Amino acid sequence: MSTDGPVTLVEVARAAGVSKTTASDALRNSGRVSERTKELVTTTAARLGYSPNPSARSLRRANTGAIGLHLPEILTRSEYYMSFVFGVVERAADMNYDVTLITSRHVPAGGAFHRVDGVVLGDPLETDPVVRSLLESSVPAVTCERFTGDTAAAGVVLSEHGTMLEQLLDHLRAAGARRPALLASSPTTDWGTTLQQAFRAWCRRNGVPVLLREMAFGAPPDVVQDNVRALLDTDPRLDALVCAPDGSAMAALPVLREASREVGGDLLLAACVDSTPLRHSDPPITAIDLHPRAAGAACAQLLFDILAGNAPEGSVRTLEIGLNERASTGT
Amino acid sequence: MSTDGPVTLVEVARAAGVSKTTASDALRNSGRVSERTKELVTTTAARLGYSPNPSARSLRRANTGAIGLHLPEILTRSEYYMSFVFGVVERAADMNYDVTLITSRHVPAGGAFHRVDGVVLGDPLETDPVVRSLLESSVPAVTCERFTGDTAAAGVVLSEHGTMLEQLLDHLRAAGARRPALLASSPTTDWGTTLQQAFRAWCRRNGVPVLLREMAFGAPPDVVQDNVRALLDTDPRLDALVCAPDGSAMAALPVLREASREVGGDLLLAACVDSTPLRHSDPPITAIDLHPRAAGAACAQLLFDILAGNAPEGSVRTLEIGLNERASTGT
DNA sequence: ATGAAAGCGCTAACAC
DNA sequence: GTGTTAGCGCTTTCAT
Repeated sequence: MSTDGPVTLVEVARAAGVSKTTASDALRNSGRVSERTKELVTTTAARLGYSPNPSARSLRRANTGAIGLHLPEILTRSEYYMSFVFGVVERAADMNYDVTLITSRHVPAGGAFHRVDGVVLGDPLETDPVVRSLLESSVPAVTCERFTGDTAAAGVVLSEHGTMLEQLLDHLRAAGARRPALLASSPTTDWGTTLQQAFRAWCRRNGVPVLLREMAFGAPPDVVQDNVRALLDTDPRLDALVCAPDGSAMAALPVLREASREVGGDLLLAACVDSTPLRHSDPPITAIDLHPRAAGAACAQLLFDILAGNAPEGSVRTLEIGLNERASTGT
Repeated sequence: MSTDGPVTLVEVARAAGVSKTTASDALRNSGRVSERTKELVTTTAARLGYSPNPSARSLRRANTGAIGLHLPEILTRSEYYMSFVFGVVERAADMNYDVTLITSRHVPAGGAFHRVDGVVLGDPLETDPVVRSLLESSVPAVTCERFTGDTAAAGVVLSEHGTMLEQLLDHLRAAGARRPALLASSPTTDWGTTLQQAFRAWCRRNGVPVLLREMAFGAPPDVVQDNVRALLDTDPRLDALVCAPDGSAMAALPVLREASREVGGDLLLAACVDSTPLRHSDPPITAIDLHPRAAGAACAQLLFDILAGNAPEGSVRTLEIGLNERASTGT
């Protein structure tokens, strides 16, 4: 009975006593076959345990049924990216697409490329060679945040980080802070650049000195802590600290305690990327909510729209972000 | 010059003045072609921007060059799983394999299945229908931790969680704790079951009552907190708390403070899943280190070994785990 | 309403 | 050392 290997369409067709074509049409509801034969084919297919070969289908249809997803390797541990990933995956699943993870390790050295119809790039680093090769390849790419290099993506999903940071700074000022500092992220991403610019602009506008220290993406906690110490040393009157890199606010906490600063009291603390630990910290820490899951879903959606021709190449979509005010900025 | 669509092998062959086969062999270093023509083909391929069609290759070779990865949907936000994922992806990339994420949303309703040569299942929940269908499908599956249902996987990677929990409890006892409690995870995974059993066994052996509250996988923080309160109410002499579910130790912290318990002093606190926030908490919290990245890599490796016939079906491999002792258990 | 045949792009036998 | 041929399993004209 059982030959080797999986059941193919021909075998189903033979067993049902119809042609390849009819079997194919019956299984795909093409509306060509009679109700009776469709029924027949469907049941025999089920009986034999048939399942179509995706490679053959892809070859014929000239699409793969999968999209690629690339994230900056260094900071892949963060809750933000995890949520982002699942936003993409869920949206893709709804469209019956698979999602293939692409690492910086997998450089297609002249060899085969990935089996994807398009790619989503989360926070594309200008310095990442895989990002470059993906953007230069023929498959459409959607980036979350702008790519700071010269290559253009087919689509971009972005948020108004600058506006939101200024809103946060206004909030700190309203809560009494006069000397805010920014623990910034390096300008290798659009997000990093935008935050720095917005901060400088706000400081100029409010006539306060620019207290800023910049850190590489994915810097370890002790580097964060050194930078916080440096900021505290630079200006003892510092009375508010905004931490951009994901995780840096939590890492800063012990240093602030060491320096006998009371978070939420004589020092206001806020983060630019919200996460669970911030919510449960003592005191809970104010943070910008980037809606990562929605961001992932929006990127996937834009990519599908472009693939389907429902959105022009070069589309830009904006995603709402929010501010979660907590006790660390005086409630 | 440029027709439409991507460059194919025939076009390269024609341009180089050789046959399809020779072109194919040259590009794959099959060792059949002369050094000279290989050079020729390689350069023309590069000039034309040729890149092989993965679907065609898959169809011909009868493999897909990708493995699937499934995780329990509810707790996908955790750092543990993120690291696990990248362990899998990196190992796969080293073997020139892609990794496709499979969600619980994507149920193959009689239709096409995923384009993968095998799957890795992280903590397979007995109740997850996708896990079941994956295990029952024809592609080999490797699980991280045993599947508690009746279907057998082709391979299993597991750690000695029971032994490690007992070691942790001994550590707490040595630090002076006499009434330890376990905030347990529901026995829907092997991990959850093993921890509960080990705890009960240890309590019996040490002649202390079993203080235990069980929680569903992925329970939200307020449920965690209710359970911690319940434990504190049950036995006021409780002097050590071990939190199993990822993130529950951090969520427990504010409740313990409310109850005026001093973590690391009159109450020792430990977690069964280490993560960054635990390291930076005040005080830092002792935790079991599950080496998630290594676990992911080990699962991928076992799967590749099985696919290549280098490991028998039914292989079981053990992964070392560790204990990170911190101030929350009295240093 | 159904079949027959062509072919997606590639690799593996089998020639020479 | 290189070319010719035959498919992998599927979808899609084009005929009945």
